Amino acid sequence: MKTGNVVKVSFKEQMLQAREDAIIRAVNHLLAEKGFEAMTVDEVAASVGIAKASLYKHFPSKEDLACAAMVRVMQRAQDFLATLPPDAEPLDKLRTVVRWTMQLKLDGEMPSLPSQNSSLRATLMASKDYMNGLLEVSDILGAWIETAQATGRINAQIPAIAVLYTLYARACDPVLEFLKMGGQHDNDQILDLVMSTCFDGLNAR
Amino acid sequence: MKTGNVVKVSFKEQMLQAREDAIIRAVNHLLAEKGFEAMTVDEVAASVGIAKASLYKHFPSKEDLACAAMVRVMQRAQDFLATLPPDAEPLDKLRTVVRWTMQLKLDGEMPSLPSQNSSLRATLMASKDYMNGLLEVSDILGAWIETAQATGRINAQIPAIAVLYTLYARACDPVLEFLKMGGQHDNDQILDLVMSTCFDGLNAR
DNA sequence: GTCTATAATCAGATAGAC
DNA sequence: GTCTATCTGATTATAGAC
Repeated sequence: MKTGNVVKVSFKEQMLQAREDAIIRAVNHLLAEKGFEAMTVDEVAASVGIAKASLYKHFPSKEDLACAAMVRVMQRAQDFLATLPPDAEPLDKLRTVVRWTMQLKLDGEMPSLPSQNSSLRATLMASKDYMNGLLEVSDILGAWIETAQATGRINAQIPAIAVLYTLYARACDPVLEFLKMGGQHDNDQILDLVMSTCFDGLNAR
Repeated sequence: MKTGNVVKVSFKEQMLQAREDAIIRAVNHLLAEKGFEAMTVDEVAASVGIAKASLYKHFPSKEDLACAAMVRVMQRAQDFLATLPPDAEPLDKLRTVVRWTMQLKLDGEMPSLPSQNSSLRATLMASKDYMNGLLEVSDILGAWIETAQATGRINAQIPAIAVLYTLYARACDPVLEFLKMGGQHDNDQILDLVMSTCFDGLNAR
């Protein structure tokens, strides 16, 4: 009976986890597509294929839905950082990460949070999981930035925090969608262009 | 009697114009502060100090309110472009314009439109005034960009349209508010930093 | 044109049966 | 946990008096 019970509970929990994963993936896509304010809980429920009331059994509010999606993004970022060879050049790792985030954005997988919204910000700041993820990612990137500046690869005149913000901002750069809408370039060309303007600047060299 | 009539009508129209200007300024600030979705018509009315129903006598919808604010921004941009010395270096003029737009953003005077919202986008695209303003500004900037590329000041490898988008994107760059929130730098330092990352890039030279 | 009052709608959240 | 049905509040928009 013990084993039976354990297996049953584990299976149930697996189902629960799978359902919540499906919810978070749907939220992720909707956030990427329309942003937090324009996304409705009805849409999320319809997209997952369950009733709205069921959603609220998993997540207590719309803010918590968005927060869960952001926590997942942070987890994905940490996973990606862990795949990078530890002995690679910090600048190369930074470039790889930025390109990866922009690829996510182009693929409609990067949730975009209107940076002004207050209720969502409050939920995010209160989320231990989100803040931990953000801080860990920032620590890793920050260390790479400082090394890259010390070795003369990144302009040391720019405060490291400004470099970090500039890299984060690529994840929500409207230039990506503008160029994509233009239809004149494929995704790789767009990535090359924005990578170039980000690291080399607009000026001729 | 004719003169009296003319003066009276003109005065009325002046009052009307002044009222609408006040409305548009309030909308401008609220759009800059919270964005289109989070801004409510009640807030606009309260901010102007008139009843909500009166607002709707001037503008038929919330979208038209936002559109009027955007038209005003475009007009201000055109006015600013006209103040630049015609014989100055195109690159210098571009830099001056970008700095001006970022200054507006730092001052809470740059309305931020969630680029995804559909109902607002439809209204903007249907607005002759807005589209005209946008096209004229883009034409002027585009000509400067091409000249700057031809004279070797701006990287000619980058399509002019990508340069234009990159410059436009500075007007809603979240790096500005992040650095401002950090409190470590004053406005001029922030402008210098973002100008540098925009034109010189992150790489050391 | 401006106001008060109200309609109409939509979206976040909940009740309660199963 | 999932559902249907409903509540509640906020928000866009309008009616109608002055």
